[in-house]
Formats: sequence, C-alpha cells, structure tokens
Amino acid sequence: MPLFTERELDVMSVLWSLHSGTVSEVRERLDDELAYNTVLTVLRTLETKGHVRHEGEGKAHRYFPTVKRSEAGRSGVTRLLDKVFDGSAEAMLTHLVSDRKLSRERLARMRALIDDRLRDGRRSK
Amino acid sequence: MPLFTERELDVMSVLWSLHSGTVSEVRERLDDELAYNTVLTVLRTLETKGHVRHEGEGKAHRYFPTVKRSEAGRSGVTRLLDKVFDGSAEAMLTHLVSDRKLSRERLARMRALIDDRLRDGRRSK
DNA sequence: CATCATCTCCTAGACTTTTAGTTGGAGAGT
DNA sequence: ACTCTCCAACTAAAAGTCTAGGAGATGATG
Repeated sequence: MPLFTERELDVMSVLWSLHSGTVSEVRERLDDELAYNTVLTVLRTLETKGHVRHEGEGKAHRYFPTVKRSEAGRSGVTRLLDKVFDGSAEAMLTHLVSDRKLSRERLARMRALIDDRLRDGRRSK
Repeated sequence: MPLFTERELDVMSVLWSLHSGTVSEVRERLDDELAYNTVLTVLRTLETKGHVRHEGEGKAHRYFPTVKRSEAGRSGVTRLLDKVFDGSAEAMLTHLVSDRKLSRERLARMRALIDDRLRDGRRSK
C-alpha cells in the first residue's frame, strides 16, 4: 500500500499528470516554489521507496511513477473510509457531493456508476 | 484544516468512536500494541495542536476530540480529490463503490443522495 | 574553455514515533 | 503512621522521517 507524505504527494500528483518528468519539469508545476535540490531530494526519496524510477535523458534524469494513480487512490480511499468515516461510504459520498460545484453531467455520471453497481449486484447475488 | 499524522489519525479514530477516552481506553482499542506512554504522547501532541482537550477524572485524564469527524472528513476528501484524483469526483466514487461489499441498501441510499443533489441543482441553478 | 544546467554528496532543523525512567497519589496490609 | 503496590502522569530523550537546500563535481554545448 503506497503511502505518501505531503510533499511526496505534491510531486506524485505532478508526475501522474505529466506521465513523466525531469526535476525541472516537476519543479515548475509545483504550487510552492522549492529549490531545484529540494525537488530532487523528494524524487530520490520516492525512488528509494520504490514509487518512481528514472532513466537518463541526456544529462538529466527523467522520472516515471511506478505507482498508478488508481493504486494510490484505492489506498487513500480505504484509509479515509476506515479511519475517518468508520466504514460509511454514504458519509464519505456526502462530502464528495456536498458543497462543491459539480456539474449536472458529472452528477449524472456518478449516479450511472451506482446504477451499474446495483444492476450487477442483482445478478451476482 | 485539521491534518493528522498516521498515528494521530489512529488515535482520533478511536476517540471519535468512543466520543471520549482515557489513555488506557484508547490504548486498548488501537490495532497496534503501543506502550502506555506512546499513546499519552500522541494525545498530548494532539492537544497541543488543538485537536483534543482533556478533563480530569479521578487521577486520570479523559480526552475529548475538539475536531469533528466531518471536519476531518471534509479536508481528507478534498485533499484526496485534488492530489490523487485530479478533481474527478467520478474517479473517486469508482473506488468507493468498486470491489467492496456494499449492500444493496447502502448503494440505494448512495443513489438517493445523488438524486437529491440533482433535484436541488435543478432549482438553484 | 567557459558556462549553464543538472547531478551527487552532505548537512541540518523540525517533526514524529516510541519508550525508559521518574514522580506522586490512593488503597491495602502490618 | 509507615510501607508496598499499582496506576497514571510527567520528564527526557533516542531513533527515525521529512523538508529544505548549500557546495561542488560533471558533462554537454556554444
């Protein structure tokens, strides 16, 4: 189960959206202004932990996530669900849909997702 | 925005479910077997940060959460949504409903939750 | 060859997690 | 009253992790 610190998550977030990145590329996209070396350090820590790997690219290194967004997503959701929502998926969903500007389209897709599950369940029960 | 470390979250989780607890009560409910002092230290750290408070009870201290589950829930969901799911509530919902033993009843309630939002949205748009 | 970007090595403060050892009070026994 | 034991809190601190970045080597390129 991948677990990230705050800063590591910032960096992973950038890598997931770029698919890969050099230290400079990551650095540019971060919200906070960090020194080049700081970003490099975080990437190396992530590499030690096995969450990213790198390849040489000219003189620079290009880093790739080895953990998928969805894996991190799963463990994050599980953790939050267990520890904070005491296993109540409804409680968590409430926060997900409340007080947030979700378009009708998005909400409709979300409902469709649940409908699908309800249909599947009927058969496989 | 309350932010908890791993261990702090374990302890908060127990406090939320018991509503309050002494060091020993919390200790007994934790999954990991920690020394009494370890739990005490975590509680004191949480108190310093303002996430719990305590009252005397005989010679012992009784700790109370000062942060509600729902507050922690909101910030947790927001963080996960932004950093891991790149703002996609559907993607997050997918993890919430997939590959988990959710009862029909629970799924139905979840759908109802979204239906409510869709109805509200129609009026307030 | 000088320069610029990037890497490697290293340091350091702050925070987290864990625990050993100490203090003090309440109740039980003598 | 004195001492023993038990419990809980407090003190102190070791060990580990996280965050941040300086100093200097390196290598590609003008």
